Amino acid sequence: MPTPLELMVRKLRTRSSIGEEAAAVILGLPHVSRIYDPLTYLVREGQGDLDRCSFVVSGQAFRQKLTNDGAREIVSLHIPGDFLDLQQLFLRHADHSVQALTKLTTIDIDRRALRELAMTHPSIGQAMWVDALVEASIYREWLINIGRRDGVTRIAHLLCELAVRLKAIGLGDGRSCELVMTQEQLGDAVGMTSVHVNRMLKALTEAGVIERTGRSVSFGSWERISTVAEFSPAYLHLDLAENNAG
Amino acid sequence: MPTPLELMVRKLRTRSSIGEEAAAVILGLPHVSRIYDPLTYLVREGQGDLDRCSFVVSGQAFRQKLTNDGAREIVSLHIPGDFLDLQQLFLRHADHSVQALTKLTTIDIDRRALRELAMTHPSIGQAMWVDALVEASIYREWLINIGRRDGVTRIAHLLCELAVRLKAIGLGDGRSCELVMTQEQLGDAVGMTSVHVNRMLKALTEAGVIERTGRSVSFGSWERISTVAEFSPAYLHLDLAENNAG
DNA sequence: CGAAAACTTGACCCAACTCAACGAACGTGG
DNA sequence: CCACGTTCGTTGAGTTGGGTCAAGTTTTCG
Repeated sequence: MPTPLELMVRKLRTRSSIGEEAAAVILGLPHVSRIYDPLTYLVREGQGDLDRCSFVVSGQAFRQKLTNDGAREIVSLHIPGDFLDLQQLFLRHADHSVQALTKLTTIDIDRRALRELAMTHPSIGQAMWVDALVEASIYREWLINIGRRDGVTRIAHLLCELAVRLKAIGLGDGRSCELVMTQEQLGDAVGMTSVHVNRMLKALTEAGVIERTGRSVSFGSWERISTVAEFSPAYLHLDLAENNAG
Repeated sequence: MPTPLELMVRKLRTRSSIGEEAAAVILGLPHVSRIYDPLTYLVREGQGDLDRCSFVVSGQAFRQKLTNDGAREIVSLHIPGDFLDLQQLFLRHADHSVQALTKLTTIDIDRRALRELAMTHPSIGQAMWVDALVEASIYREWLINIGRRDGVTRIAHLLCELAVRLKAIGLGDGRSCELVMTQEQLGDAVGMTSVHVNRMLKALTEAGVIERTGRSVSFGSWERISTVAEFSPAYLHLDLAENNAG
């Protein structure tokens, strides 16, 4: 059971090189632990002057935006090891809301301290850059997913992404995922109706691609589901050797 | 007519504070000018080891991803003043392609030089952060646009965004935009068919929201189109005072 | 000036949405 | 620990926004 800051070091090291000295500095960061109930807002759209940056220790969270008629789009999901709002380091006003999906534990770090850290320790600054750029890469993948893939593929793709991301931080086996979201939330994440999500899950189940027990989903074969999903993990940039070079 | 590097300074200053000394350093950056024909690839998906970072001087470019069956999603549009591939500064492999939309002029800057610059001049590093974070914000807006808004709104929203972004760098009047894309490309950007794009443009025209002459579109009234589009420019973070604080 | 690309429009179709009903699971208070 | 209300999931029936196909028409450009 790593401490929150050990988790942070471990997470950054999945994509960047962090030396012993830099790691020690991170482990000494002042921080405040927080616990949120499900559906609590961490940040509200339009809110300004946030002086902290949160890092997910356990549980999940999501970002969302609303249309004028109240339809919701969940634009990203966050799992342990994710920074929430690196954005708040440099932009004053939130252009979206951040909400806890489950019971959520975070640590909050002062934005100035984090910026200072990024400047005095380039390897940490770079790791934060990598983190932000990977988030952008995920947005791009979600754009093509929602814009160009059909229902079954879309859902399957999200399942694959979740399984891979969870595995990358040591949660789950990469062959299944514990869906922590309702089907309505799932729908809001892929731009569909909850009813249609339900039908697509049924289709995937009947095709033998997944098995379901309650909200937990397991993949019959990774080969199979990743084919159906058109899933290729390159966009997650998980290969350390590939990042942060030169 | 600003030089390319003057344009870069001006662009960074639209969202961040850059002092005189930092500006002078930017103006002294070694760079190589390049000219691309329309539809030339600047970066191909999967490509690695890019050691340069491009900055758009004139013309437009876009990023795209393809599905297995060849459908295309244009995930972002880039106009003069945009950095292409800040990503390449820190990630080794491209997860998408970058292509010239029109005849395109860029300057290329060595990635090490740019990274060095970001480290030695924190205000420049911060401006680059802001730039990358705003790009992410645009991705989020496109996600809700494609995932949750109907055809007319989607198209109108893209028109509004283009007009505002162009105006922000001193191109166009914010009340119209010269569409440089074909309707098929427009469709790929909003997740629709070219046929449907055509019908939506027709609907907007018939409703008196826009007027068209060839590919140039002008807005009857900003009030009107921004309402139809559900467009609010907050996500572009154009207010300097709001960014880069503390 | 002619060929190719882009745009436009109509007819038809289907994936996904809406509406509605019901069953299952879950949380809460008595 | 059970009762019961509420949220979540499931399924059917009918509708529709946007896709497909195809045939012109206009524009662009060599």
